[in-house]
Amino acid sequence: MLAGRYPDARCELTFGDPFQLLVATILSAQTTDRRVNGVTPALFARYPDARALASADRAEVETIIQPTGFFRAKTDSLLKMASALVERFDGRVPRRLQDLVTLPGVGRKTANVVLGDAFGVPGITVDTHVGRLARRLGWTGEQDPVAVEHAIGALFPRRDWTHLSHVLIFHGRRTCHARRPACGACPVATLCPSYGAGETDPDAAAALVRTEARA
DNA sequence: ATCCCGAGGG
DNA sequence: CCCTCTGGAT
Repeated sequence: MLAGRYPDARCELTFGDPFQLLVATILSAQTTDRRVNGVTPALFARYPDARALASADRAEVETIIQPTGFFRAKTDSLLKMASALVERFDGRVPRRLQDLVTLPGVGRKTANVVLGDAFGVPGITVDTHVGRLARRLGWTGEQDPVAVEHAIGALFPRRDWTHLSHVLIFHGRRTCHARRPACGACPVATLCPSYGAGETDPDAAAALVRTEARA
């Protein structure tokens, strides 16, 4: 199984229920799971559910989540999100994508992660990494993330989607970087039309040229 | 220096 | 479509 090569390619957020995963996922933007896991125990000890977080002390939340970066924006999102949960969903995390994305601070990416990891709904998430990965692997069709999600999903059995999604994101982040993809460490390099000269991401290609020119 | 397992706002 | 928000990693 593909996963064998990627022991870390799974959700590494620690959470006890859907609400906590939702919070942890919002916190995880532009940070490592390790850092998120460092602040969530203190956060959940003070604010274990939506009702508690909805009336939280803003300054205290900022202090707790400060190490995760973007802490003012994230605190804003968290408090508004919690209020929305209380007011519109009886304090519970909705199970439908169209409901999740109406929550402040929750976009398609976060909603997908919650659906997959908290509720076990199979799905592929195409973020910036996976979009780039798809392009490099030869995808020239519709670039809209949802279209790419469907295209990838059509290639694999539904029961593998959630795990596969983590694998793809992880691979895009750790190996198929935007600027200097580590093709030597890539298990599918021989299948990849972009291997060697074949860079299909214009931005990454330009940067790659720059990087090589310097070396 | 540059980018990130984003989202909201102009 | 562009910008900003933060701190860290590489």
